[in-house]
Amino acid sequence: MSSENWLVKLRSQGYRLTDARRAVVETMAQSPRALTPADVHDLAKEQYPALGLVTVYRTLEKLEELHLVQRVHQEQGCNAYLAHADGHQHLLICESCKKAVYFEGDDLDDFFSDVGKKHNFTVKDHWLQLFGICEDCEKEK
Amino acid sequence: MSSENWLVKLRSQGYRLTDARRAVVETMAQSPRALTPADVHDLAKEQYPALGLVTVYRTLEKLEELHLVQRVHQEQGCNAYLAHADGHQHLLICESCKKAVYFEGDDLDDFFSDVGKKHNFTVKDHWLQLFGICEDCEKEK
DNA sequence: CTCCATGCAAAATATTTGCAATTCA
DNA sequence: TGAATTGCAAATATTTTGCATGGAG
Repeated sequence: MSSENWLVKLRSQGYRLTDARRAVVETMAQSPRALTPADVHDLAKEQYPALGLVTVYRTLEKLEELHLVQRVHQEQGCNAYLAHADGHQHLLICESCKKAVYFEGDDLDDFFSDVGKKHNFTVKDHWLQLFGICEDCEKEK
Repeated sequence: MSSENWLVKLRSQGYRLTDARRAVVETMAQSPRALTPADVHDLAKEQYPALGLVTVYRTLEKLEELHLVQRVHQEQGCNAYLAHADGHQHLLICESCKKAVYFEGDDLDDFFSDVGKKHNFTVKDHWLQLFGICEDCEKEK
């Protein structure tokens, strides 16, 4: 989804479109990897130098609420955000360059339900992430 | 694994056995759910009132290093620790009472490898967690 | 022209570090 | 006894909140 659509969605929720929000949205929409609030601040300031870190926090909060971005959990920390995929998809993350790719995992739902049954749980949700090395980083070695 | 074994393992790594560590170890070893450092502090102080929060942080760090506990990531936060299972197992967590249960997922490794191949990644590791409601909590409703 | 949004400063949290006193081995 | 460990206090790091100003609609 392009950053234009993100802006339309924000507007349709009654949020105003400001230069600060545009800078954060465009930064997030085009990033191939998950970004921390500080990362976003650094990158988006190139486009809108007056941007404050607090506004980054507040904008990410709204984008998460609208499911335009999602929080990504990693060993190094759990405060990085990535553009959200449509539907329920899972993440494959390169441990070297941090590039993130989504993949479908529909095949897994039955397996997860069975695991639940075995332990007398009703499974409501799941969370899956793969970590590895992408082709580009593999070549560089 | 009993807390006695944890103490033996700590000792075998050259760490000293103190009342503070015993209190933290026993608290972690017997907890059915993941605990934050503050949780551990509160619980372990019943056994050893002089316990400082800093010591809890430092002890959890060592226990994680020895793979006796692992960090658990959840919506509410990523700073809770749980006794580690033997081998590579995955977590099933009750969203109501927070009880955590391990399950085997050996069947999944091939699937994960295939996903990686499809995206030209060499998959090194994965994280999987299921969330649901356990039998006991289901009954209470 | 009316609020919503912003950025700053300050507050609230969470975690780590320096250090003198203590205690395990 | 000597080095590891402890708890306190203080330093960092991260995130949130209060508030006066500015800007979108």
